[in-house]
Amino acid sequence: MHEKYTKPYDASLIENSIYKKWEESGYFNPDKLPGKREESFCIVMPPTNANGKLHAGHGSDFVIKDIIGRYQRMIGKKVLLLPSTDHGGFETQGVYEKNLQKEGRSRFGMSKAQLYDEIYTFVEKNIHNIENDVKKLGTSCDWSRNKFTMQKDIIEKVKDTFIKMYKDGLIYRGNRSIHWNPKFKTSLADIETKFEDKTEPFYYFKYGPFEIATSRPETKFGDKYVVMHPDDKRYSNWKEGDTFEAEWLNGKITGTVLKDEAIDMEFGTGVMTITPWHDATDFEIAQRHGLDYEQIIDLDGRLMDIAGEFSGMKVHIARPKVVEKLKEKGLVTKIEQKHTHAVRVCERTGVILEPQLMEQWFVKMKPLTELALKALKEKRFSFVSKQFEKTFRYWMENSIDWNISRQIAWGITIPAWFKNKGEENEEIIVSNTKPAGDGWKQDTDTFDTWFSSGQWPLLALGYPNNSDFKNFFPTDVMETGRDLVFKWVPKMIMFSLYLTKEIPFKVIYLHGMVLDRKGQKMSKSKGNTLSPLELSDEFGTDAMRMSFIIGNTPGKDMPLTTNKVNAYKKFANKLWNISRFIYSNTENFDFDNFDTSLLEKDQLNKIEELDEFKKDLSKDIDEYRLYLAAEKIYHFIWHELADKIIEDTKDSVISENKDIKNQYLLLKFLHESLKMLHPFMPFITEEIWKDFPIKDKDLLIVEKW
RNA sequence: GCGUGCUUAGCUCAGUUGGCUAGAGCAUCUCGUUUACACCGAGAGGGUCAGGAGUUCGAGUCUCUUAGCACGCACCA
Repeated sequence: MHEKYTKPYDASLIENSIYKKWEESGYFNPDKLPGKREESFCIVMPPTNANGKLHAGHGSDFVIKDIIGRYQRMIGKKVLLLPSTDHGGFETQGVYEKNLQKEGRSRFGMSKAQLYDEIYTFVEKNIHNIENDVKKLGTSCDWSRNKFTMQKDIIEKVKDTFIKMYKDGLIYRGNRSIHWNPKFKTSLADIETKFEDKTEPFYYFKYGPFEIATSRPETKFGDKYVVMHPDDKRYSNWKEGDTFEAEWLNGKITGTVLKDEAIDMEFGTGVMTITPWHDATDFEIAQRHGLDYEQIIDLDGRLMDIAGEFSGMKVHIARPKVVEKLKEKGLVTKIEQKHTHAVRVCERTGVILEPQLMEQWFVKMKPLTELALKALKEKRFSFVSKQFEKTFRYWMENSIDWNISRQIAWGITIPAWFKNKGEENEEIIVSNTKPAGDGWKQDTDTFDTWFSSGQWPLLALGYPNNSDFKNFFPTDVMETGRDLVFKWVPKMIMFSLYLTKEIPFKVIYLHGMVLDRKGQKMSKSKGNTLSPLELSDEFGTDAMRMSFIIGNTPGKDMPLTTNKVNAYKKFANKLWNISRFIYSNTENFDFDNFDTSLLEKDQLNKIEELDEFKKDLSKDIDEYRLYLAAEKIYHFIWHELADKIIEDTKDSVISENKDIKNQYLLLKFLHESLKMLHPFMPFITEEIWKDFPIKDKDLLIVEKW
C-alpha cells in the first residue's frame, strides 16, 4: 500500500512534477513519440496575445484543444499541438502606452524605432509568463516549435504575401472613409470597432427654407448640400440641383438640393445636410452625386480653420459653443435633450472614433470571399456547431474591403515606397527593397494584426517549404472562441485558399464565452473575473479542466462557478480513493501474466460492458462531443466502477483467500478508466498510473487507448 | 430591421440519428461513521420539458405558430 494514498488527493503536490516528466519525455514533440505512427494530427493553437494574462476564456481555449490532442495521441497519431503568441498590434501598444503613462512618459517624443524596441522587450518578458501559465493548464503542446508573429522569418513571409496580393490586384491604395482613433492616432477596420449607446441632445436648425436635424452640429461648417428622399411628398416642390440661400454659421451660403434613397423619411425632418469627410454614409452619397468634400476635423480631433473662431477646439468642447452661436442667430428651432443613438467606438480602448477620409491600403475582399464560399459549398471544411455556418456565410456575402494599414509602431511594416511627383501625384512601388533613384520614402504604416494572424496556420507551420508544413498541413481542427467566427476564421480560410489552394483546417470547433455566475460577461471593470490559474491553484488543474467542459455544448456561453469546479475536485479525490482500495487489495498481483481464460461469465460480461462503454466514449470524442464524453466517464468511474464493481467484489478481494479473477477485474477497470479519463484529467491519472502493476510501462500520456 | 441561440427540477445545465419510468452537478430533507473514500454512502422530495397547433404507432427531440430572454449584425443625419 502506497503511503501517498492515505491522504486526500492534493493536486498541488504533484502537478508540477508530472508536467516536468511529460516535458522531459519529449512526447509533446510529434517526432519523439514512441511506436510507429502513420497518421499525423495537428492543431495550430490560436496565438495568445502577448500583452496580458490568461483569463477564463483561455481556460476553455487550451483545455478543449488539449483534450482532443491527448486523445489523438493515445489512439496512435503523430500529434502536434503548436503553441504561439501574437504580437497583438494595436492592443499591445495600447497596453504599453498605459504603462508608459504610469511612469510619466509618453510615446510622443520617442522615435518609432525606440518605441518598437521597448515594446519588443516588454512582450518578450510577457511571452515567458504566458508560457508558464499555459503549462499550468496541462497543455501538451510542443514548446520546441513555439512561434511568435514578430519572428524574422514570419515577418518576411507576411510581407511576401502583401507583395503577391498587390501584384495579383487584390490589394490597392484607396482614399476612403475609415474609422480614425484620434487618441491613438490610427485607423481601424470595421471589426475593431463597436457601437455604444449614447444619450445626447438632438438639435433642429433652420437651414434656409429647410429644417434639418443633427446630433453633431460641430461638423456642419462646410455643409452646403441638403438631401431628401426622392419620394418624400413634403419636399416634392424641390428638385435635384435646385439652389437656395441660407444664413449659416459663417454667414450666407448657397445650398443645393439632392435626392437620395439613403434618406429615412421617418427620421428627424427627413432632410439632412451632409459631411462626407466625417461620415461614411454621407461619403457614399457624395460619391454617388459626384460632389467634392472638405475636411473639418483634424487627426487630433480638433476643428480646422474652416470653423473660424472655433478652430483648434476639440469637437466635444466646440459643440455647445456652436449651438450657442446658432441660437444667437435665431437658427435653433428645437432641441430634444434625450436622443439615444449608437456611436462607433474603438473596441479595445472605448475611444469615440471619427470617420476620416484617408489614403490607406485595402484588401479587395470579393475574390477572396468567393474562394471561401466555394470551399464551404464543397464541404471542404465544417463547423462542429452548424449554426455558425450561417454566420460565416453571411459575413462572406457581406464583407467590405478591408483596411489593413495602421499608423502605429508596433507591427509589421508595410513594404511600400512612395515618391512625391508634385501636386497630389504620388508614385507607389511595392517591394521589400528600396527602389532605385532619389526621393523614395518608405511607408511608415504597419499591418493590421489580423493580416498576419489570418495567415497563421501557414506561417506557424513554416509555409511553404518547411517539413512541418508538408507533414501537418492542412491542420485537423481549428478550435477558438465563437467571437472569432467572422474576425479570424474566414481570414485564415481565404489566405490559405489564395496562397495554397488548400483549406487550413478540416473542422472548426467554436466554443462559447465563459460568463460569471449571473450569466454576465467577465470583465476587469466589473470585478467578476475568474482566473483559470487561481481555479487551478485552489481546486487542481484537473478539476478546473472538467468544469470548463461539462455542461457546455460547443458554441454556447457558460456561467462558471467555483461550486462547479469544487464538484470535480471531489471527483478527483473519489478516484484517488478508488485507486487506494484497488491497489491495497491487489498487492503482488501479476497483471502482465494473468491467464484471462480463468475468467467466468460474470467477469467476462462486465469486461464486455466496459468495451462497449469505451467504444461509445470514443465515438463521442471523435465527433467532438467532449462535454458528453467527460460527463460519461465521470459517471462511469463513480457510479459503475465505485458503486457497482467495487461494491460487488469488495468482500472477495478483502478476504484472506483473495479471488484473483475479481482482482484482475478491478485492475482491468482501473486501467481502462485511467486511460479514458486521461485526456480530461491528465495529472491525477498519470500520478495513479505510476503505481499500476505493469512492468516496463511507459507514461500514461502515450499509453495505447 | 436582419440573423442566431435559448426557454427542461429551487439554481446551472445535459438529453447526439424521434423509442424503456426525462437525467447530472449544486441546493433541500431523512438515515448511516471500528466501512477505499464524510472531498463519503443509502434513500427521499422536487419537472404539464415556455404557451398553442401539427406530423407520427410514438415528440423534450421534427414542422408551424405565439410569447419572453440573450447575443450578433445593420441603421441611427
